[in-house]
Order: sequence, then C-alpha cells, then structure tokens
Amino acid sequence: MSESKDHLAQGKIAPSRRNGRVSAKPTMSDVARLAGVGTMTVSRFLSGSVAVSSETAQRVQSAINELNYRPNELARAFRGQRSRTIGLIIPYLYDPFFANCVHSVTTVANEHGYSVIITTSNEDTEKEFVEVERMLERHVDGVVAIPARFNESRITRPLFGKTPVVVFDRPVADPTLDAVTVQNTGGARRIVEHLIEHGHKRIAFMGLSRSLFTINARFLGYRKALQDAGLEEDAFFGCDSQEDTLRAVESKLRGPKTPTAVFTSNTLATRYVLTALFTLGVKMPNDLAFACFDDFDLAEFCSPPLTVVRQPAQEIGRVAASLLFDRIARGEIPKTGNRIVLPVEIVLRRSCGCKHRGSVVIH
Amino acid sequence: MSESKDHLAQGKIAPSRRNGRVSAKPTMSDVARLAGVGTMTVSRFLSGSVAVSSETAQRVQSAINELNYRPNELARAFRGQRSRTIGLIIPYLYDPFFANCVHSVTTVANEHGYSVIITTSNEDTEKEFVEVERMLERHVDGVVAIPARFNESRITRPLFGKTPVVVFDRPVADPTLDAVTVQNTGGARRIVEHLIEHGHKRIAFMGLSRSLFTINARFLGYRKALQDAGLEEDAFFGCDSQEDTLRAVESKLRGPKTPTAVFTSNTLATRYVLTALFTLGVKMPNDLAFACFDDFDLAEFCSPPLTVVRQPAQEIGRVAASLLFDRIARGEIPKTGNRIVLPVEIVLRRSCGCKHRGSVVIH
DNA sequence: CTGTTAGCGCCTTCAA
DNA sequence: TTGAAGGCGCTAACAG
Repeated sequence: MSESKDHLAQGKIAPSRRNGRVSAKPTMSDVARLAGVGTMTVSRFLSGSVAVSSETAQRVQSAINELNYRPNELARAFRGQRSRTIGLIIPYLYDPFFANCVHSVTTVANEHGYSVIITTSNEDTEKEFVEVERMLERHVDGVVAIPARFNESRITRPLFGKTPVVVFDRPVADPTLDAVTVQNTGGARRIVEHLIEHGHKRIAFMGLSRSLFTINARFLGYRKALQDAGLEEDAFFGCDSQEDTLRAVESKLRGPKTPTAVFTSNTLATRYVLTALFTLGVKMPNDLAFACFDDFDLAEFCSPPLTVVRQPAQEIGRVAASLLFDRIARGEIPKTGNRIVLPVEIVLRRSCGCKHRGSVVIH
Repeated sequence: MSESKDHLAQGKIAPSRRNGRVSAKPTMSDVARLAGVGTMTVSRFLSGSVAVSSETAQRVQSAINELNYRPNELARAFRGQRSRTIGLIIPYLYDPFFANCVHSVTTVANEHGYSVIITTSNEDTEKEFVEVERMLERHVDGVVAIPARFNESRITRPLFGKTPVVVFDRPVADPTLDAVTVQNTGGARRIVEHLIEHGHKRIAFMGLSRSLFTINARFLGYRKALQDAGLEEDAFFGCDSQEDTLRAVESKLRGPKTPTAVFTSNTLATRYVLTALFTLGVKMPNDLAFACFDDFDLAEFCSPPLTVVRQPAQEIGRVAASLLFDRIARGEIPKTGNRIVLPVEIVLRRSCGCKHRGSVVIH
C-alpha cells in the first residue's frame, strides 16, 4: 500500500518538475496523465497492437497533439529488440558507382521504416573495424557493406555475433555471409574478346591493386580472353595516382611492344588513364582503342564516346538491402550465405573502334 | 533491509538466468560480477572519469576481455543527453557534387566519434519531413541538411526544438539556422561575362526549376552579366528530363534568334543539354559555345573539354559539419545563424572558345 | 478494454 | 577509491 502511495505521489509531483525544466521533451506518461489514462493505453494506441476504445483514443490523440509528443525511439530501441537501424559501409563516395549503391540502399531501408548509419572506410580495414564496432554498440539490426580490400577485411561472422550481414560488390572469405556481386570476369572477358575481334593483338590491362576482388576478377576475364586467342598478357596494377598511371602509360607506349588497345578495370583507373592519354596526346581509337569497366554519366560525351561494361549499380544496392531485410525478418543466421551474381551489360560506343553503337547483356 | 536483500538475491540469480539465454550480450553487471566489483567501478574504468586503483583496473579489464564485453551505446544514449549521432539529409546521391559533400560530412563526424544517419529526400519535402521526424525521435544531436526545394522545405527551427541544424548548398528562409553556400551568383555572372568577352551576344540559360535556390541564384548572376552588357535574356527553366530538354534546345536552335552560346546551371541540366546537343549534331564551341556550373570528373575529356564553375564540394561539407559540431559543443541555439559563403573557381577549358586553359577564383 | 508492475543497461547522486 | 540506489522512457507480462 505504501508503495503504491509512493507512486501516486511521484505521479503528482512529476508534472511540476517537468514544467520546471524548460525544454524537456514530453514523455508518454505526460501524455497519459493529460489524457487521464495509463501509459500502456498510450503505448497501445501508438502501436495499434491492441484495440483501445475510440473515445479514449480521441483523448490520447488530443493529448499527443497538445503536448506535441513524439515517441522516444531511443527508449524503444533500448527496451525492445529492434533498433530499426542498419549500418552501411562503403569505401568512399566519390566513385559514382558506390554513390548509386548507397542511394538505393538508403531508399530501401527507409521504405522499411529503417534508418541508415553510413560510414566510409577509405579502404582502410582498421577504420572499417572501428566503425563496425561502433555500429554494433549501437545495436544496428543488420549491416550492408562493401568490405575494404576484401581479403584483409575483418568483416567476418564472429565479429558480428548474430547480427546479419550482407556484403556486396566484393565477397569475403567467410562463406556464411550473403554476398551480391556482378559478372566481373564474364563482362571483362567479353569486352576484351570484342577488342580482339577488332583485330587487336596487343591489349593492355590497367588497374588498381589486384588485392581488390573486382579488379582481380576482371583481370582474370581479361586473361582468359587473351589465352583463348593465344595472345600475350600485358597488365599493370598500380594506378594509385595520376602520376603513377602517367608513368606506366608512358612506358607502355614507348616500349618495344606498344599496345594497340587498352582495357581499364574501374572508374578510378579509367580517369587516370584517360588523363594520361590526354596529356600524351594519344588519339582514340586510332592510336589506341579503349574500353573500360564501369559506366558513368557523360562517358557518352568523351572524345570519343567510351565503350564500357556497365554494372547495375542501383540494382546491386537494392538486392543487397532486400536480402538483409529478409534476414532481419527471419531472424536466423544461415550456415551458408546466398551468393547472388548479377549480370552486366556491354555498351559499345566508339572508343573500341566500333562505327555503330550496341549493347549486350552478360549473365 | 528486506529491499537490499532482494537486490542481492537478484544479483545472485541473474548470472544463471543470463547463461540460460544463449546469445544475450554481456552487460556491465556481468563484467562487474566477474571482476568482483560494483558496476560503477566498471563504468568509471571505461569512462576514465574517476580513477580506479590499478589493481581493480586489471581485474575489470580481464573480465571485459573474457566476456568480450562492449558497452551498449543505446543504453548510454538513452540514459544520457548525447546520442553521438547526427542526421544528414540530401536530395540524392547520383549527383557527384552531393556525394562529395556526404563524404566529407561523414568523415568529419567520424573524426568526432559520431555516427551519421543519412537519408535522401529526392527533393520531396514530405519525405524530408518524415525523415527529419524519424531522426528527431532517435534524438540525433544535430542535423546537417540540403533542404528540398528550399522555399517549400519544412526545415525550420520550431520543428527541431533545441536540436542544432546547419543547412548547406541552399539556405532556408529561417534566419536562425546556420547556412553554408557558395558564390552562386558571382560565379555565374563571371562565367557569362567571359562568354560575352568571347563576343557572344545571344547567350541562353538552361536550368531546372527556378524554385531551387542555387538555380535561381545562378540565373541572377547570368541576368546581371547580360544587363550590364545591354544584352537580352534567353532563359529556360524546365530541364526536368531528357525529353523536355531536347525539345527546348531544339526550339531554341530553330528559333529566329538562335543563341551562339549556352550556360547550364547544374550537373543534371548539363548532362541533358549535352545529350541534346550531341543528338542534334551541334559542334562546340563553333556552332555553340558552352559553359556550365559544377565541375565533374572527366569534364576534361568531353569533346571539347568543358569550361565550368567549380564548387569546393568537399570543403562545403566539411565546413557545414564543423559548424554543427561547434553548435553541439556550445549547446546554445543562436538568435541569428551564421551565413558562410565559400568562393567558387572558374575553370576555362575549350568549350567556351578559349584556346588556352586557365582558372580564376571568385570570392 | 485498461491499468500495474517490473526491468532493459547505463550513469548521476549520494553515502561510505 | 568504491558501492548502492534510483530512474531515464518504454513495453511485455500479468492482472483486473
């Protein structure tokens, strides 16, 4: 009895204390008090989990309006099991491919009523690790990630406990994680075959580090195409900066076996190589035929328009996010994750030497 | 007495209950129990707010290691005043300018030990509003936003209560909000003057809606330049799609007063107009001189290389985020917000008719 | 249909 | 230097 009296007393002094604090946000019990009901009635009214009489509903609603009450999502997340938040990790944003992926992931998440905590790793596995921990401490319900330098990434099941994880663009060693990738090898192989069909015998490959999954996969496609045609490889990994790339391009062009075509393996390398060719005054496609992985706005307006392998960026993000929400809904961690491989599209423009445009989908 | 006994009893049964639940994350009291100390000692050890004896520190540390304990950031945020989270709202991500802004905002936030909740409004003020509410419910410590269609945006002080807000790229009507923008008018004016210096008398302006702050500000710069030179305006607002833009460009070129130069007011309009010119077979800069607002990768490789007004995208995001953390640290909401205007840079390439490259900074 | 109780994990306050 | 008590706002579980 005395206990319950205590509670009542508290209930009575609470409002004045509240009013004392100028800016305290109204809480559910403020609403309950004003409406003359218990907090659970307010809670139920908000969640709709259990019916409340339409008359009380009215009163609660007006109390909410009057106080301009908003539920404290932090308290909910803390109390319950779900934070309604997912984490999103990508290397960086200035690659339009990554930016598009982010756009679709956030869109899907918001459609599910979720918030997205985003972070950029800059390909730094240590920063990635720190940020993953931060996300886990915030109890995100799941994580979508493009792992930094895939093999070295510390993104593995044990780190996440029972929090679902979907990686995309690059898989990871851990087979229990879901992964969404594209036909990197197939796409690269096909476009190099196309260059071969144009009659090229000496085709160079330019890329960033081979320790990046996508770059390596594309290199393997390039290699396969050359091997099948009995041609010799000529690959350079190390387009880490404009200067390095310029040096590499220069030495290739001055070398004894000057390539007649070049294939660049992602947007960044493409930019560096194009700049280098521009600097050196090389004319495409006559001096050198050109094709690259990753489409971008205005590839159409380059001089000449560029032949590319296009990835469905938004689609990749959408599929990865959907997969994650699937996992979250089911609540179980699979023994073996899904491995989804999306098709790419070859877009023929002029830089390869084609006179006519065209496109082919590679599954 | 009986109360305290109750608590002790609870303390004793808790571990077994815990061990019963397979996957419960260890809590601070688990650590405390294992280390044979009170929870406050663990708390103090973690925060470093009060010294603990090095011997207990040892024990606590090993307990933490053994249990692989991570503090529950959700509980902290709930309990305390700070969520160590900021909200970030942008229209969309496929504009590289916006993507770069996001990159720098998240980088700055992470440097401050903060997480970033990101959302895209797609220029939809309703979605923007909903997402702001979600962020507020999550008790973000502050918000950085590019408001959707600035005048109509519902981003105003009352909505946010005492949560600090910094808008960037576009200001809002509310003068109490901090705003970071660039020299839109000055930059546009200068580049149009440059076209005039090339001898052009009929210069067209192409843009999205004038209800977008940046577009309007750039238009005003364009207008000023023409007025000062005694020339006639020729503006089109409505580059909302490729089709609309193509139609507009076509009719301009067929009209009685065909422009000899065109200025496009952002990346999107630029892309549409370039595509239209390409489709119609217009040659730059001879048939038509060209200049645009917003630089982008590979503007260098367009045919011809494009003359642009470049905004310091990363810098804008960095300044906006820093301003926000300033506000968060001070904890007071200003009567009148800061209005920071950053310079832009004119980058002369070939599309304007220049033979030589060059650049000028406009403050 | 509605209310009461209890406690999520942490840290502030008070007491030793 | 350390510990105990209490409560942040919410909702599951149990009464009525």
